Amino acid sequence: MLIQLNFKSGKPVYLQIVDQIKSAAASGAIKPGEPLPTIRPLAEELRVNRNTVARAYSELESQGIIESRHGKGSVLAENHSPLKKEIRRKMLIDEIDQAVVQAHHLQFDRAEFLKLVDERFDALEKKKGES
Amino acid sequence: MLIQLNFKSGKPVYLQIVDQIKSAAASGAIKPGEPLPTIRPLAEELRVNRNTVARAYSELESQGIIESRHGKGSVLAENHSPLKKEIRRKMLIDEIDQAVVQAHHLQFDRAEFLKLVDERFDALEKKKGES
Amino acid sequence: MLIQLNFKSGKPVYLQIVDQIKSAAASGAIKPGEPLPTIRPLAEELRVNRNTVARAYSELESQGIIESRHGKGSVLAENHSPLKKEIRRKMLIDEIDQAVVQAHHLQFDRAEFLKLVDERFDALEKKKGES
Amino acid sequence: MLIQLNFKSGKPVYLQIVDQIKSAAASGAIKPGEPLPTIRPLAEELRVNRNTVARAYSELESQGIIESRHGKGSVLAENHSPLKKEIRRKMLIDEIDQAVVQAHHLQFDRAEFLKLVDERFDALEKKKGES
DNA sequence: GTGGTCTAGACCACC
DNA sequence: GTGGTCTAGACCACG
Repeated sequence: MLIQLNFKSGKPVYLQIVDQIKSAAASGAIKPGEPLPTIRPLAEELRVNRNTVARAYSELESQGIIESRHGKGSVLAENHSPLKKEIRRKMLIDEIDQAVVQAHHLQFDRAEFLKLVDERFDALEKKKGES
Repeated sequence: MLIQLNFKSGKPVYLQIVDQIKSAAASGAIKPGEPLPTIRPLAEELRVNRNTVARAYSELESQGIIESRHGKGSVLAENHSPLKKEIRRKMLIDEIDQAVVQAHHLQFDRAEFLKLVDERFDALEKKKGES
Repeated sequence: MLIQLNFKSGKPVYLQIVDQIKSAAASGAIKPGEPLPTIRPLAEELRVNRNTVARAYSELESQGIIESRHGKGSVLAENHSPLKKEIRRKMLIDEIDQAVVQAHHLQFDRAEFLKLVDERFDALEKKKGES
Repeated sequence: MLIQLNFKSGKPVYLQIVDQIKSAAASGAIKPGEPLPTIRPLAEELRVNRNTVARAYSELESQGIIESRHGKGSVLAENHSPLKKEIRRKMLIDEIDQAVVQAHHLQFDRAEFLKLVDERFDALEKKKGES
């Protein structure tokens, strides 16, 4: 469960956690019944307060995405079914559009952009390999 | 000066305004001395409180990016020069990283991602051609 | 709107506020549409953090007892009707029973208890006269 | 040793246990050297986790009110003497104040309050007579 | 000025 | 060890 926070973005940290776990659940990357990281260690890893993660989990539970069991950690809800690829594609396009528009504003062309994307995929895979 | 707000993102509205004006200035899309929209009409167009726009402008002024001239609106600072490419590159990478992580969670691989990026560049260029 | 907090009781402060406002509303001591103290001054008067009062008000709003209007303070809900005396009597008896049982444990007899009650009514009335 | 918990009050459970045992000790209802209920049965009777009772006993021990004897349960501290009336009076006043304030909010006057107190003493004495 | 939100630290109840 | 709650400080959006 790789979670990447951007503290400069201004987007609330707990929402970044919520959105990333929702995405992972939507794609089937996490299976129903599968345990999520417990609150304290995840908070430590992300360098945020325990309550910030707790709030994210509480939000996910109230949306019916995870189930928290006192003293036993949290798991993906048993009745959770992944979203269709078409829907996930739209979720991803929203994110890509933001980056493409930003590239336009900052005057980077398509070729430069694609090169940067390659770089960042390399960086992400390196990071996964380390953990 | 097109500014697009996303009220669902959780990112503070005034910061969205600040960041978009900064990007436009960084790329040279706005020239030094060129006037920015005045607060009241911009607030109306964006459907936010005037104080929220005022706060964004105040932030931009304190960063030395714009200059407010008593009763005459604000202009891009005369001494403003577009940012070096290296800095703009870092700004863009932040945006790309978010999309790449999202792709990871949604289980889209690099090839699919690059294909989507191409599609969105096509869509953006088509849109520009129309306008 | 006299609110009396007991910081030693262990009962959460925000709940003490909620309960006392609910009681005042239940008895008709506050009328529908009548304004409540605004959050900041009340917090200052009670020597608690603003958020503690805000949480009490938020709880009262979610119970439909008060209505908070952004930038305009909070008022008792228009559709609020006071409770019948019989019900209020039961609410008060709950509180009295706790004190009576405590008196029993601490070996105070009825006469001593009644004398103390008189004293405390005097103290309360003196406090109201001062404010 | 009758202990009555109120799970709705918001007051921490372990504190309710501590306070009630302290009151019973303060009044002389328990004598020095007299055994207290052991943790496990008391936890079962009160329907709370053993740790919660253990925490209450640990708090009482650290206050010097009880003594835990390795494997033999706990007893009221040998050197424990009932509290002076002045101190017990203050403890009782805290409880009375809560009821008096509640009466104020519910708009019961002093005469009505005193009448209710009489009623509740009658009810308590009737209950004691029966048992 | 107003109410609302986000993050954090300390404490509670349970396994 | 686990998740949950209460209080607090700083910040946001609105009038």
